[in-house]
Amino acid sequence: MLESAMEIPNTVTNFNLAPQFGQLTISAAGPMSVELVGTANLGITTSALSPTYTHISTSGTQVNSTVTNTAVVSANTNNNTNNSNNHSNSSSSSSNILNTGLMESGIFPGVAAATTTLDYTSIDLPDTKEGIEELCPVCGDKVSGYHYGLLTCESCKGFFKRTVQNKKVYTCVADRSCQIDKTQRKRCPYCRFQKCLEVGMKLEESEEKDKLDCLFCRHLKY
DNA sequence: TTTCAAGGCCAG
DNA sequence: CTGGCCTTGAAA
Repeated sequence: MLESAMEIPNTVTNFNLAPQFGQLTISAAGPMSVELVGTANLGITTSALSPTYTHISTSGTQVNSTVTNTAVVSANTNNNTNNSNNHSNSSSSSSNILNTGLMESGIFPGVAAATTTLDYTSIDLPDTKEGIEELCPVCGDKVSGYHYGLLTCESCKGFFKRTVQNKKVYTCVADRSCQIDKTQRKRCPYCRFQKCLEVGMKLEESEEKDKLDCLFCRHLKY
């Protein structure tokens, strides 16, 4: 169950839960800060200082993070299911989160608080590429298979390959916390490669690993 | 023979 | 430089 008890200030303009992908997206009018509470089973967390916060759980069963001053998001597994949200009228007590009626999305002007409880246990999350499509842990695009140790999309696979093969060293023109998603992944190769490393992309051979580590170290110097 | 990840190719 | 598609080679 994904449970998000949210203190949503009136700066929040959009709140969207897509639990079938284990994905939570919150968009605000201004910057918000994001702090991870737990790391187990976390896929990606992006845009700590940008107006959009996206969190993707690769497992879909465990998500723990705190969006400081904005929301508290937690997840655990149990069989209880309910859904309420003071965004307008509370959602019904339908028991299936795949019901699109429970996919909360919309404008929250002046909303002080909202609570949404979602049940992951009612979903047969696929452990293969069949059924519900997995999302790339780097950019959220559709995965094309296992690449360099984990399920990633074709573009991030190619990007990682080019970076390592050509020993590329990038620099970030911002503060090294650029949001990496499908539409913005081209903007900052530095942060994209950082994310590739963070989510666990790696080469098989130890020799290549050493090269990668060196590359990583070089990145850290910038 | 089939599957699949790594690497190559190339148009945009 | 990017990313979609193709080829290759190893493993089952």
